[in-house]
Amino acid sequence: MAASLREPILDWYAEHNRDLPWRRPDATPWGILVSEIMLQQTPVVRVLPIWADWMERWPTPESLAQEPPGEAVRHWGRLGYPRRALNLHACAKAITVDHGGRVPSAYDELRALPGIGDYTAAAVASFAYGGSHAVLDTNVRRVLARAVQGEEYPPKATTAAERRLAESLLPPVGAPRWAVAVMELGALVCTARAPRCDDCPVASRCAWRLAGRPAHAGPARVGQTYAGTDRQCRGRLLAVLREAYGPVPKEALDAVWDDHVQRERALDGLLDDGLAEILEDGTYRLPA
DNA sequence: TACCCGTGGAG
DNA sequence: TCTCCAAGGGT
Repeated sequence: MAASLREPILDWYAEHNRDLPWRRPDATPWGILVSEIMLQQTPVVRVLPIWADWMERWPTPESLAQEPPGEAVRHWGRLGYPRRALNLHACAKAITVDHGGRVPSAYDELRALPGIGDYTAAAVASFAYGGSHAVLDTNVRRVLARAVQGEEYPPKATTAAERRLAESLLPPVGAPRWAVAVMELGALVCTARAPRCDDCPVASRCAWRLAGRPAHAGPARVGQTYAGTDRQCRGRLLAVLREAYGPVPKEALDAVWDDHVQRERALDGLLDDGLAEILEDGTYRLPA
């Protein structure tokens, strides 16, 4: 019965899919890999300009691998989670050295690259190479939770049951298109906040809607505060390094965050993560 | 497992 | 204004 979701969702996708550059026929596996890392926890509209800049600047893994990692961080801009820029740089090096400059097509080889987890490995294997994998991102999990399980939201962490369900829904052919279609439905119609069931191709058979769209049971999902956190402090400090072409004195970092203890902790964290370097003269810069 | 890791737009 | 959360991963 869950299989009857396929046709209406595929038909809906054929008509409503967005024309995104990494979905075009001329997109390379490298471009697709870059897009998937950038899209982790990050909206499409914010990725678009950064992805275009990266592809022009570094069209191949080799071209990025030749750069110092700090350049990847600099051109990451304000996308957020800048460790992803370091991960992409490390991916570029590993692909260049260990895979002959070609993005691997096997799930296990992708999964072994830095910053590539279950979702991203499945996405790249599917979208770049036509592989058949359960692609479980937040959109897919939400759509399946609602349409099949009758729940407003999926569990906090991906469960074995969710994986089994997704695998059972894999079509014999065309798994990549099925994956991107469900993701798109979740992104455009079956959204987290205000789902547009009137526009949904499977509204008539959605278990959650048929049950009257019951509110999420169980504990409220923990919200993430941001103002005043170490994360905000790290962001401020790194922005100084990104925007200064060259080493900056400690005073320039001290100026952007008042709390001395927190500032030192955040700076140590950036150094530990390889997002910043301290030179012998006590100045700081992006990693060379 | 639960927590950490950025940023900014929508409601 | 403030809360939520967006194609997750690492530890």
